[in-house]
Amino acid sequence: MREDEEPSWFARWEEQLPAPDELMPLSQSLITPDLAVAFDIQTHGGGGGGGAAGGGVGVDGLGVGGGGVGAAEMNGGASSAAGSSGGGGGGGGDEPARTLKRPRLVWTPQLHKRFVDAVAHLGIKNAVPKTIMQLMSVDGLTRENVASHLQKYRLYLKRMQGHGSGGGGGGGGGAGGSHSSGSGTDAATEHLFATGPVPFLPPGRGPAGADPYPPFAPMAAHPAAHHHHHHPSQIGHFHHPAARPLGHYSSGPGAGFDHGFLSRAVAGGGPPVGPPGIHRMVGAGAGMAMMAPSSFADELDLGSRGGGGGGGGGRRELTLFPTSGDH
DNA sequence: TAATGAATAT
DNA sequence: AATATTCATT
Repeated sequence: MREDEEPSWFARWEEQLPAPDELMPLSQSLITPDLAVAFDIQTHGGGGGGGAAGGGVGVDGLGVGGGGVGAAEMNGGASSAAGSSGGGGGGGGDEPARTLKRPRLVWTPQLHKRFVDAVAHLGIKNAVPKTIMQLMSVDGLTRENVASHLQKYRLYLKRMQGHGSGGGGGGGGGAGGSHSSGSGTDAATEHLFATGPVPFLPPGRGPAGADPYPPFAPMAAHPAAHHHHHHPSQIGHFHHPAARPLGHYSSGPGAGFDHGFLSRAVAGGGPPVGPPGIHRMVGAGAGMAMMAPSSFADELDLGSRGGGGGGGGGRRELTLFPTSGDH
């Protein structure tokens, strides 16, 4: 009717736009964040804004059973899950669950520690992915996971050797767990790796030397150490608190959901609040800062950092950490 | 074959 | 940058 009477109605079209909060509800994901995590899918980041979303995301039940948690870890990792585009609501679907890829493994300091210890005890020569994987006894950890990490670790070692000095405290000192109380381990973390004695420096090490390490693997494949006849198919009975399987799930590609205690990372808009048992850290350290092959002395005591959430954001990573419960 | 290590891809 | 995945050897 009288639309044409206003020649510049389009000049104010913005004013007729709905308020941001009015359409906010639409950006609410169709699924809850934790559900998304459970299925290893990425939620569309809508979250920003006003956000009521959140609410009580309760992912508890993962490990943290009873009070006292308290360990946070920094990591860096991104994620990219395979988005199953598609969609369709109802019907169609092409077997998505079958095509799900496992989330990228996040090597937490704890996991890495397991790794380093295992490698240290095996020696470079015997430290092959399969063996390492078995020694670590982390359920859900695949050989490829270890292989990839091992590759990076080797590069790190090589790099360090090539640089000549550096080897850190080297053989002597040993102990000394200097826990930097408070904070300041952020930047320092980058060099933290340099302060650790590399357990194995090939040249000059006899095969039957004294192991500078506590018995990490009781029945490892040590040719010249303890010889218990055990079949190689059953490596993994740990008596050490720090050396026991982190998760107790039987995971597997095709064996249901394997959200064991392996840390996975998800990207995208995350819940604005941190549910009990989960710490989220932003930004993370870079590099192999955690590649510090120290002894069992240091346990989990990472400095927590308040992430500010405000502004802008960026890629937040959600990391569930295994709460062994023991310590 | 299956495993490993390096290169390559995401 | 950190992991995953592919690829050539063994």
